[in-house]
Amino acid sequence: MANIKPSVPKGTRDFSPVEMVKRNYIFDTIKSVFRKFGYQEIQTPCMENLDTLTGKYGDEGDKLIFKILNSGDFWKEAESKKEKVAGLEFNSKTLLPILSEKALRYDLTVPFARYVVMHQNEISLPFRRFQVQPVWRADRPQKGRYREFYQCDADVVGSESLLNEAEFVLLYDEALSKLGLKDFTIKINNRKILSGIAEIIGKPELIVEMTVAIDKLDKIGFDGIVKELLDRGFTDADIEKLKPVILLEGSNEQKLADLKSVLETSVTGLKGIEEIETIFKYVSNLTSQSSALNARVELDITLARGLNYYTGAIFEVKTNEVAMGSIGGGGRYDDLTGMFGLKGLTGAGISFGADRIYDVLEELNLFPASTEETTKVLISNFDADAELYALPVLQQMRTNGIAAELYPSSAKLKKQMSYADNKKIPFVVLIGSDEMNSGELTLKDMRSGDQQKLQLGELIERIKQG
RNA sequence: GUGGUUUUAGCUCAGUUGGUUAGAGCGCCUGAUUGUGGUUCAGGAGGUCGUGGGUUCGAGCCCCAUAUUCCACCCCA
Repeated sequence: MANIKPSVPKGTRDFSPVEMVKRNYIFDTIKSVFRKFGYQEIQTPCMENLDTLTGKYGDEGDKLIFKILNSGDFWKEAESKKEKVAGLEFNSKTLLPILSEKALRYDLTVPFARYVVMHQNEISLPFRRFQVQPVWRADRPQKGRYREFYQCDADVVGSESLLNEAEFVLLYDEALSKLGLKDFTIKINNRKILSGIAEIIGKPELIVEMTVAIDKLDKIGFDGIVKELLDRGFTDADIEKLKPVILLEGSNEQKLADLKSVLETSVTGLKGIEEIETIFKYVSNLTSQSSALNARVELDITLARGLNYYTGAIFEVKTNEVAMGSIGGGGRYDDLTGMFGLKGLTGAGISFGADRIYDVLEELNLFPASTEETTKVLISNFDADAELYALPVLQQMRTNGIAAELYPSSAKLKKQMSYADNKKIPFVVLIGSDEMNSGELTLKDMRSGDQQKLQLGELIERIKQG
């Protein structure tokens, strides 16, 4: 077999021990907050049937789905199908089902919708679930963008209450604060407001074009948006009507007041405003002087988000401390399960982008120092006799809940010590003939360099103290 | 999918107009120290220069293709 240079696919990464400790710190923190808010964990397969996923993320999204090649001889399959079906012409569309019927999941929300429909008789509504698993997108990698990355989702289905949305704000706030972020913004909008705006300017059919354009305000400015809108079928008169809405400023209350007058003839638009107001009211009643939010909560009507299944509230979270795309997003989707045959079930959810949060914490140096330490104590290995003597000692350590390892060969002490040093192990126990004779073992604190002789019991107590 | 960029030792990077034997720092190994890491000192190992073609007397350097890194656009966590 030829020597193949080892590599991983574009946009994927290995995670080494140090990175895994940090990643688990993020996952554990987010999961603990999910549990605290009453969410239960599930997992779903990494692959779904292709038709479960297609058509849920828009045309752009569909292109980014990783498809899995069918096993077996697909060429033979194709030829036999051509014989059976008269006049079959092969093209990308007719060939696809022969080549692929499974795909890697693109997000956690659609698989969850599928899960809910399949397990509707087992779950009781409202159902609050969280899920922390990788998702895959056939994107071109760049800053904060990977082809394999983890999402941490919390969704609730079967509850219309806007209390859920309000709790998402608190959930984001608590989790990100726990991770050490100081300055972040939870942006909130409502699809109904966007619909109302499209309605007012008389172009309800262009709502998608309108939202993707105004979503770019931060990036390309108002003039850039005007250009995009003109390209996408809007007139100067439309833009004149849109302008005050896009450039809305002031406090959330002011924005809502201004929007109300703009949208006064749109039933849908006013409904959206009312929803936002209800959410804000819930949030203020869920917080108090002593438990104020760290997050800035901001109504941002330019927030659109590409996913076309959102019908109500839309969320997006950004950190203001480093340049990074959104680190979380979510919203309300009224009929996601409808596509799988279960009508009239509403859902709402949010997602944390764990890999981006990792990059942010790394850049801001926010990982706690304790994430570096793994093994607590290394027992040295002088020779065969000492090794035999050390085995029950090792066992005692572990029985006492101390992460311990015995150096597996009687290598030079120098090597054993530098192993401990490299691995940042804070304690080393030395067992030689003196120690075996006296029963007092030598404990070395690697951080100070101090060492003392102790009975095993004392030694364990000492290590437990840290 | 479009445009640009990167790739040289385990890691981070030098390498002049194309010219003998491709360098540094860190890390690794050995010793000073046969029961002691992190500091110091002495020595050592380690490279098909991303890959495949081409131009040339001669290519790490020039040309083409391809992979990869990072970045921007589209879009998105």
